[in-house]
Amino acid sequence: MSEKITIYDIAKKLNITAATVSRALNNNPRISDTTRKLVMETAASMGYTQNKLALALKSGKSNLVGVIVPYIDTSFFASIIRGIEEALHPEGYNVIICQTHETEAKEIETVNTLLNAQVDGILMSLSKTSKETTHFEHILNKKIPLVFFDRRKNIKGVSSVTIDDFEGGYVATKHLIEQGCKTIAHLSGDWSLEIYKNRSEGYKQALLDHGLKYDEKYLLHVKSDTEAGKSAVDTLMKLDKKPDAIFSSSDFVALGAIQRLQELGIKLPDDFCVVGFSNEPFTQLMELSISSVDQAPHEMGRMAAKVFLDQVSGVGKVKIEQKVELTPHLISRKSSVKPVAKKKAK
Amino acid sequence: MSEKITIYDIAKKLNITAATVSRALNNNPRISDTTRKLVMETAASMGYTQNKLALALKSGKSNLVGVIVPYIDTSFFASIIRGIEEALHPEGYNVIICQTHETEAKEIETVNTLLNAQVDGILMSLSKTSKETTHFEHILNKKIPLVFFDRRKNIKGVSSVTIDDFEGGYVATKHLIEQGCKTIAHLSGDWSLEIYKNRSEGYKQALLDHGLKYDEKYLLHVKSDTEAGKSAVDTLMKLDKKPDAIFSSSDFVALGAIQRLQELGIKLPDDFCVVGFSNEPFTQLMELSISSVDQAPHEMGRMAAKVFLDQVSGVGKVKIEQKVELTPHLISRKSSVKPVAKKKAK
DNA sequence: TTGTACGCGTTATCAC
DNA sequence: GTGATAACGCGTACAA
Repeated sequence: MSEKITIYDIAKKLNITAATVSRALNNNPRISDTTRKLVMETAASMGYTQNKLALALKSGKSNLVGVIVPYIDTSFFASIIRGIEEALHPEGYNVIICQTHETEAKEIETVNTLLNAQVDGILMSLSKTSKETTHFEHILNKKIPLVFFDRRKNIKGVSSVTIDDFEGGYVATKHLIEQGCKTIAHLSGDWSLEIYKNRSEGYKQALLDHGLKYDEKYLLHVKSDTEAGKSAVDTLMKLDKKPDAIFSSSDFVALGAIQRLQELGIKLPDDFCVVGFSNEPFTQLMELSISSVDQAPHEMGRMAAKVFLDQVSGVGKVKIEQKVELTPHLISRKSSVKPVAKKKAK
Repeated sequence: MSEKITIYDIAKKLNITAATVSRALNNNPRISDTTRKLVMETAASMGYTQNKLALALKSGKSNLVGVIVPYIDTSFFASIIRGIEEALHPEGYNVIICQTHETEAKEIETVNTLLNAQVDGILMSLSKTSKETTHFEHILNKKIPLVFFDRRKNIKGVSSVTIDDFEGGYVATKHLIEQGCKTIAHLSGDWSLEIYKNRSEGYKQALLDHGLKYDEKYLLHVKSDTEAGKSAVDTLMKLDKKPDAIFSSSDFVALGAIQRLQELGIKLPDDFCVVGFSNEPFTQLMELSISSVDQAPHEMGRMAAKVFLDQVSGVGKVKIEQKVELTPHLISRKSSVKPVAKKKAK
């Protein structure tokens, strides 16, 4: 076995021309069955594999799609990428993975790298600090499809797949109200990210729709880890009127909050309810399983891929700007379902 | 802004030849500073980006590396991929992700796809059902580096990065013995995967080294989910002499076991100890945090990347067969550390 | 049905 | 210091 077999090698062996080999391999109708068969067989026996690079260079289509995420090893983004890969692989696309580490500098660098690699499309989720837009215009100038998922920026001509974060915040809060909670605190993230802001607005609207007051004292902006959840509880418990529930925009924060609440001897869900966001794998594994809003990341990934495929296969190459918004679903678990309310719900 | 700018476009604009532009862009010494500067500037202003595909075709080096895993969205593999990406990105490589869904058919198909894509190397973890080896030979015939991580097959000339699973099983079991456990059961997986077999052998050796009996009654082969852990406990508790500890080769199984044990009213860690394997994110988040053997997946990914880089940059292109074995570390947590033993340890 | 010639975007090897 | 040209591997319009 040799190293690199090209159609020329197999042409030479058969005393025919490379063009004929190419035709045989591509099931071109204008070729005799005997030749086709002969070519196929010798190609197989010589271990020929098509060089997609050459094909890509010629056709201008690399069948490569770039996916950019902050980190690949968070369950949310990993699931999205899985969805993307599974939707794109059957269509003959390969997926290139890039991480921004939540920095704009890496985001820009990465976009350029992918552009160099001649990807046929870029699917990405914004990094937290992203402010610039020139690198996006760069993409659009090259006429290659750009699809945002989860964290988006409103750019004309750019499609996006997100969940309805407002709705997510709304149903989570509504659920807590239905459990009989009267003073619902909210732990949010940095509002420079639309997703957090939208969840907060859903929270606010749910309160108002159900005759509860919206008081900014009960809204805290925190980091997305368990420690932040713990200190948030400490802060909240110093208020004159203590809350009896928390809607957190992060499961990790929710977990930290629950741990501190339990340390303080507060009984969940009887005296206090907590709902998180993202449906992280651990939420259902806990002894006191944590209610959470599921974002269907796998579905989001598949949808982002589909939006991309629609763009490239679009009739007349009409660039349709699709804004897909998936509906989040509340998963009720022990941390927020009171025994009483359980009966009431039936 | 136009669509695709090539060096010809910028050559035409400057009334020079493409070769000169290429030289200017690549800091070739045989060019005047004025020309270089002029080219650089107009290239930037025209929004030129190098077409890596053309470069790849010419040089035979795509700067693409294929990574094959069963699933991308398990924390273990996601962390490995993160490690790989982080080590390879600075070296100018892009990472293509593929999933086998634990099937050999997809594994073979995927290998061929990557070969078509002209990747410069393949880093992979075997799928559970993998028996064939012809697709690996296919890779080797093309002289492209192949590196196994975690799940390997012993093939001449192929490097691998694994953890010392024997050691992992050994330290976990030894730890349980040191906690005073006398009858240690072991929940393993399918031994057709080396990793499980090796962990079991470490378990056995630790028992023998410390004067305990190895009895196959206490060794169960189970699937890797919580349900399997629960029913395993049911099985073990029917034995004449009930065990007082479990070493599980999976954290999920360990969790299920713990849940069933608690349902049975057994006190952990006082009356029963459990140690899992993999250090899944949830193990440290549980109320009764679970002891586990950490596999350092991030490090494993970086190492796999490094082994690959060593191969391609190897002097004289000597294909060195590296077998790297990382040392696993036991993370002791509540599920296995008895108050008494704690003092004793000091 | 098959062969010829060309181009995709680059870089390298010659000449000049 | 710069220009012309070949080559990487492939598909295809055109000619035969």
